Amino acid sequence: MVNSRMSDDPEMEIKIERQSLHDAILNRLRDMIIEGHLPPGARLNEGQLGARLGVSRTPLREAIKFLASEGLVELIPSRGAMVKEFGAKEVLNMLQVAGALEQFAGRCAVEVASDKGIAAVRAMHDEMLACYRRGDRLDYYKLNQDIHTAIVALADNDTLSEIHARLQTRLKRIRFIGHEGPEKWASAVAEHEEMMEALEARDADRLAKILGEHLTRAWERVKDGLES
Amino acid sequence: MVNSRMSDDPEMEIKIERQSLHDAILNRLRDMIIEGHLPPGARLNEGQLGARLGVSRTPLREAIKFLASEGLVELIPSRGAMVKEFGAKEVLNMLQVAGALEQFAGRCAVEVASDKGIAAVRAMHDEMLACYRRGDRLDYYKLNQDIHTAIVALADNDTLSEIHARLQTRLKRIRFIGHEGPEKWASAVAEHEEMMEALEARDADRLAKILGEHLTRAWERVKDGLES
DNA sequence: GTTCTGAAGGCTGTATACAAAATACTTGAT
DNA sequence: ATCAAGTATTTTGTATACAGCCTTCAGAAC
Repeated sequence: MVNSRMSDDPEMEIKIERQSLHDAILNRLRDMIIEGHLPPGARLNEGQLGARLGVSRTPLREAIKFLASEGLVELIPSRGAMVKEFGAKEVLNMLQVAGALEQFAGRCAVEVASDKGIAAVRAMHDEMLACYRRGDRLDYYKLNQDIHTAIVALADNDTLSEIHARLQTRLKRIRFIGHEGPEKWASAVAEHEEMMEALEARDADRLAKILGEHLTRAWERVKDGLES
Repeated sequence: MVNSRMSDDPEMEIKIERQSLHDAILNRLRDMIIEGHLPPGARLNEGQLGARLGVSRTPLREAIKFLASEGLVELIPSRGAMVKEFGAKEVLNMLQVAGALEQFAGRCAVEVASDKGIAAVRAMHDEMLACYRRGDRLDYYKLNQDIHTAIVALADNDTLSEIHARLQTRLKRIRFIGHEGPEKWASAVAEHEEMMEALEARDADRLAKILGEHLTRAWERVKDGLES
């Protein structure tokens, strides 16, 4: 009965695909939050959302609980769930922790990573450079994230990767806002280049230094676009 | 009738008991897992558990999803949930990440912590020493965890505290097994003493060094009690 | 005796139903 | 007209119902 009318919203619900539905709802919700389709502070109305996704409240609530533990939504007793809002301080904190984690990852990576693994990161880096040159911001941005994730993965530490990924997810939503000017973009690319050199030279100190600076710069790039 | 001031203080929670049932189930499950009442690898039968806790499957499943995102249980599609098992490598990885986080926390703490905050940690440390001297392992252990949590809290970084707490929770279950010999216990106490001195001297490098070593030692203490 | 097959039972995944709480709305009083 | 109080409606929280999948056990064929 719910599916008979899909004229509700401009957003076409392409019917949840046949993967464990559970994960499908989860990914769908995550994307909605990250892309700002569900804005920070918005209450998650279970009835509405369920109708929109074509599922009942039960699996939806389970997904919300999962996201709550992930830190993307906030549970308010007897009052449902809200998309969590991040203030300037919290964003700074997240970037600092992400920086510390990446530094640690970098130090591990230069010790345990295979040459092949490093080469793979270099390949991503080159591809990212291509995006930069042709002004493809979206793909550049995606590859940027992938590179950071890949460097962390080189450390061969699942716990580290998981925690880092969780932080990245939260930060993704923020950086969606961060409009960087052309000159800042150029410096970010330069930092990445230096990062790659340090990684290939397996220079732990230099890599850690760059990674730290890179995250510090990231903060300077986005801090003006935040209230509170 | 009621002389209630509307204290807007968010932390008005009177410890335990009156929790939103949701949190009650959650904490209950967490404790069961940490204390080994639900052993690693055990399947969580929703019917049984629900009957045991006196709740229906619906809120129970929500709590399980929450714990899954926390990393304590593992979801297997169409097959329910299992208590997650941690192999030796995963434990090592968690300890390494915890170490990196505490080092970062320590460096922040010596810069931003108030003297009062540091004094509070010292007080906990002294109390812990008292437990050590009278051989009170259980309270010693609890204070030990609290001290590490407190040091992290001194960094005044909520994200850091949250992530660290999550790791601590997972590790708690492991350390429940770790029987330390008397001589190892003594060295652990000595490390804590040095840690306190570095903190009070606000010596970032020294504190970071000790914290790193402390976690390395922790690994050496528990690694023999792990299979796989 | 072993292995394949199939039916029975149990468990999970999802939907629906119902009660309690919260929000919104209307009505009445100052 | 503003504010308060009470009612109505919406929404959350929990329980129950039901369908589909997985597991297991029994029986038959080799």
